[in-house]
Amino acid sequence: MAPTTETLTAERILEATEEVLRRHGPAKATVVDVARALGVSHGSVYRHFRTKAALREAVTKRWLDRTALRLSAIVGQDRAPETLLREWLEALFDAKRRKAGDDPELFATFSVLADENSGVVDQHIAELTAQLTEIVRNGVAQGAFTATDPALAARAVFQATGRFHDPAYASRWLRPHVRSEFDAVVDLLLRGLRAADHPAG
Amino acid sequence: MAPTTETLTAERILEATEEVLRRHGPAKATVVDVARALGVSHGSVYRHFRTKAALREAVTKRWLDRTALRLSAIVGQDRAPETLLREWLEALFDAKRRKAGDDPELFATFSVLADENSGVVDQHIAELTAQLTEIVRNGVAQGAFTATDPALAARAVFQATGRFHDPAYASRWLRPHVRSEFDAVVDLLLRGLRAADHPAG
DNA sequence: CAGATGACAGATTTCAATATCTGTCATCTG
DNA sequence: CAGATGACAGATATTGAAATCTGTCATCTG
Repeated sequence: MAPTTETLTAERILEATEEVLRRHGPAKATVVDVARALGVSHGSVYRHFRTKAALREAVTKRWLDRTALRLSAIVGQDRAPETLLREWLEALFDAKRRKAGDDPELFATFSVLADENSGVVDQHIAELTAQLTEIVRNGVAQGAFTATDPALAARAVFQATGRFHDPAYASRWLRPHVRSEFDAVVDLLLRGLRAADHPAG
Repeated sequence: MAPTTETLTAERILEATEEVLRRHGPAKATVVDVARALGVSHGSVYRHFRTKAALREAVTKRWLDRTALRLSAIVGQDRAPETLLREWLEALFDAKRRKAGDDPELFATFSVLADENSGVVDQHIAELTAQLTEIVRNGVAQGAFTATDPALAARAVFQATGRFHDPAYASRWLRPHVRSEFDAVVDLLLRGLRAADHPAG
């Protein structure tokens, strides 16, 4: 499509791949398509990514990292731990839902990887859980939360809210009552995290 | 297969269908197969079930009802509400996991219906949530739980534990740490339900 | 000589012809 | 005449031949 004279870098390949995936979806996007979009032979793409799977993973990683970065901005904010936790979960839900709606094809790629138990997704989840742990830990330090093991509690919160960020549930994110269901779950989890001497909401 | 002289009843058709589904799976089981298994023409099957979908739903309903019935036995037991809730959730997880393992094809049928937003599945979920509500309501009455709206709390508990009973997650039920993840989530939810003046576990 | 190329083998996907299935209904049978 | 049948039309699934794709590598080029 745009046979540039520029050097062929991994970054340029990733951009082109993202575009091809967006247009064709994970099922129909081929390495040949990517090469064509870049005006090179597909052999050149294989010089930068050993397999098609590796390419897919790299694109998804870039995409997921953008979300993780945006969420990390919330973690350090100087606000009540409860507010922080709630807003972080809201931001996560929003981000996933927007991705599913705006980039359905890229989202499908992500879902495929999630099904395949890809390391990229595991790493993404580990990163998100680490951010949650940080919030819980700070909450405990400030006396707002009680948790023997903040990492364990964070993982429990992440799993309990899976319905609102796991791609396996994407088809149910458009139902009318999701929002109130989200609130009910988060309310209950916050009650569970709350310190015994801070019983108010 | 077994051309009986017995009358052709809906019940006999359901039994045969369950067997056919078990053998062939939802993708390959046909109404013709069911009729063949019963030694009748497929037209006769259509006399009892208007469509193939209706037949599938009826089989699944029967299958889900068996689980709901077994769980309902736990609801009325005279034990601590916390124990009851935990055991009910454990029984639900066990039941689903066993179904997924022992009857993969029937379970796949169930998953298909869940994806299709079938009324049968909705009804199943409504039944389970009602049972949960009963447990929460009793817990509140006995002063063990605090909940402004027991039905809302029950729904939140059901959704927060979705990872352990929703078929969309079935592929992750065999991982090594599910059990401890289940415990962590349930612990957190129980803390959230607990009455303020019963802070101990 | 670092990096790009394209021919190639084996795997996978596509596509169109064929077969089977779903759901209806006029007809048959006990 | 209640209930079962099987022929039928349209929809869906299967199949196998042809096209395309993945990944490798000997060769080419700046």
